Order: sequence, then C-alpha cells, then structure tokens
Amino acid sequence: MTDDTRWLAPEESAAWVRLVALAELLPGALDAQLLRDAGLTHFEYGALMAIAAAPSRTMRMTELASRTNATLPRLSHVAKRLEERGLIERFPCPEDRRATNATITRAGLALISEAAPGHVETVRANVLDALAPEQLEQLYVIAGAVLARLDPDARLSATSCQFSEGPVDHVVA
Amino acid sequence: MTDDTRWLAPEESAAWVRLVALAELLPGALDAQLLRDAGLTHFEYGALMAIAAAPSRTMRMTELASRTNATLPRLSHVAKRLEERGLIERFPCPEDRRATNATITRAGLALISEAAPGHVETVRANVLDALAPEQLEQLYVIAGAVLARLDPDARLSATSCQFSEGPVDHVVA
DNA sequence: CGCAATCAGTTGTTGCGTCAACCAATGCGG
DNA sequence: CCGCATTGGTTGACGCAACAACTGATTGCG
Repeated sequence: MTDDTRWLAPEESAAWVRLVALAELLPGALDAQLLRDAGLTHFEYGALMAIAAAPSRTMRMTELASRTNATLPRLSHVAKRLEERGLIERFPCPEDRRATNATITRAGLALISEAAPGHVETVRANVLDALAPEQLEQLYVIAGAVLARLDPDARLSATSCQFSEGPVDHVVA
Repeated sequence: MTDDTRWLAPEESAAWVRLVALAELLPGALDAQLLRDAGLTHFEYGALMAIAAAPSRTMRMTELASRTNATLPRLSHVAKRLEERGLIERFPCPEDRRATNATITRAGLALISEAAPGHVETVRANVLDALAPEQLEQLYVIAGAVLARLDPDARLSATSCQFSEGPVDHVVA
C-alpha cells in the first residue's frame, strides 16, 4: 500500500485553511447584510445588477445564468420570484422565440440603488479596509490565477462585471 | 440627495469581483469532487476530519458546530445522517448530561482515509499549484486580515484545524 | 421538404439549511 | 433547597438549489 499522495506542507495547509474559512464565511456575511437591509440575497442583488448594467437593461436568461454562475433552472425560479415582486419583467425574445429576455423595472432599479451603498459599506468593512493597496493588487493576481483553473472560460468575471459596485444613478436617471 | 458613499475604485472593484467569483466557485468544486468520489459533501468531510483529529476521536456537538461554522440545528441534522450511514456515533456526555459527544467510527475513518488523497489532489489542482510560494504567503496574510474581520473569535481556523489535509493513518493505525 | 438533434426555458421532486419551538439538564440567586 | 433563566441539543416546517423530465422553437442534414 504505497501512498504517493503529496500531502500539504505546513505553509500550504495554513494558507488553504484560511482560504476555505474565507470562502465559507464571506457569502453568509454578504447575504446577511443584503437580506436584512434590502430583502435580497447576494445572488439576487448580483442578478439585478447584471441586468441593470446590460445594454437597454435587458438580458437573456441563458447569458444571465452564465454570468451569475447559476444553473438555468435555478435562475428560472429566482426570476419568477423577482417578477412576482415586480423587480423584473420577462418577455419572449423577438429574434429567437425560444429565448426569454429579462428587464429590470423601475422598482428594481430603485431597490438596488437603495441597497448599493450599504452593500459597498459591508464590502469595505469586511474586506477592502483590511487590505493595503499592495495587498489588493496581490489579491487580484492570486484570485486571477486560481480562477484560471476554476473558471477557465471566465464566465464569471466577464467584461461588464455583474457584481459591479459602482453607483447605479446613470441607469436610474 | 447627497451621496457620501465611497464607491469602489477600479482596482478595488477588480479585486473584489475576483474574490467574489472565487468564493462562489470554490465550494462547488470541492463538493463536486468529494461527492463524486466519496459521497461526502465538503462540510461532512470537514466535520469527520475534525472529529478524527480530536483527542480520543470524540468531540462535543457544540464545539464541532463552532469549528465547522455550522449552526447547531444544521450540525444535528448532518450528524443524524452520518450516524445513519454508520460513519459516526453519538452518545450522551457523562459529565454534562445535556451534552452529546460524537465519535467517528472505523467505517468513518476508513472513508476519510480513502477520500483524503483525492481531495488533496483537487486542492492542488485548483488552487495551490496555481500559486508561487510567495503568493502562498501573501494569500495567508491577506486571508488572515480578512478573517480578523469576518471571524473575530477565530472560531474556524482553530488550533487543530478541522480541514486538516494531512494523512489520517495515525488515527487509523 | 421533413425529420432528428439540439437549444432555451419551465416545472416538479428531492435534499439540505435556517428558523422557531421545544425538551432536558445545569446553575445561580434568593 | 426552590424557582427561573441559561445552556445543549433535537425536531418539524418552510425556503431555496440541484437534478430530471418535459414543452416548444430552431437548426442541420439527408
């Protein structure tokens, strides 16, 4: 019973344990704040942001699913709930009648506009304010290297980032 | 309507987007491999590892919940399933008859012993092999700084790390 | 032109996590 | 001691995500 597994060295294990803890705690922290202050999960917030950032504030379900790392069934359920809450609207795509387009409503825009400041504040308080500028750069590079493995097609960090943290006034105006 | 929110600078946004993508994808990747190869979620694997690493391979439910970042109800459900599968056993604590102790069985030890190499391989393939030694150190520091905010009591990265990635032979032998 | 294969999305079922309620044991102040 | 709040843990109900199955539209190919 030879064991050729390359077990983790202490430095590797230490870094890994912390990364796992981080990945475990971060989603909960984001969800908790957004759910408390805006009644949105972080996923819903990201989806609304992605739609709002799209040209004409409209996006195909499939593309939205890809950008938010959701399965199509999941997105369909979420969209249904968001539509019932009046935050988005769905209508068949004229060009391809199989497809469905989702648009964010005024109410949806208003909601994310209200939610954004608090969310950004949470991001700063929990992450960004803890890091020096050079660490921010290191994090960018490190996460990029890992994402190249986890997300080879770069479906997430797409060009117009769906978790954009800028003001949304330009779309509201 | 003055807006004193400090919106994210481009470098901040870029790093943040990647970190979020990482936190979103990593759990899924870990779960997928462990579920496929050992029929365990990453959480269950971590819980079994934590018990296995404890003195006399026994741990109180409350402490286990704290170390694995689980609520007590969640852990109770998970423990019930693991017990039904014969991987752990629960028995009332002699000293405090409110408390419950969980012990890992031989079958449980055998399972994590089998699962560990594949898991470590996944960790290397997805994360560690993508990073240079200095990046590993940077990651350790950065994650530590963030965890100081997210997990002030350091309930997760406790001394005998529950997600330990070392061989488990010493407990099996 | 017609049929098969594929694509886009929705719907139903199952499993897991959270929340609230509950029971039992402990311990602490009177 | 006794009463009552607190701690440790389990249970049940509800909500959300994953998977599978299905409908309808489109493409491709003979």
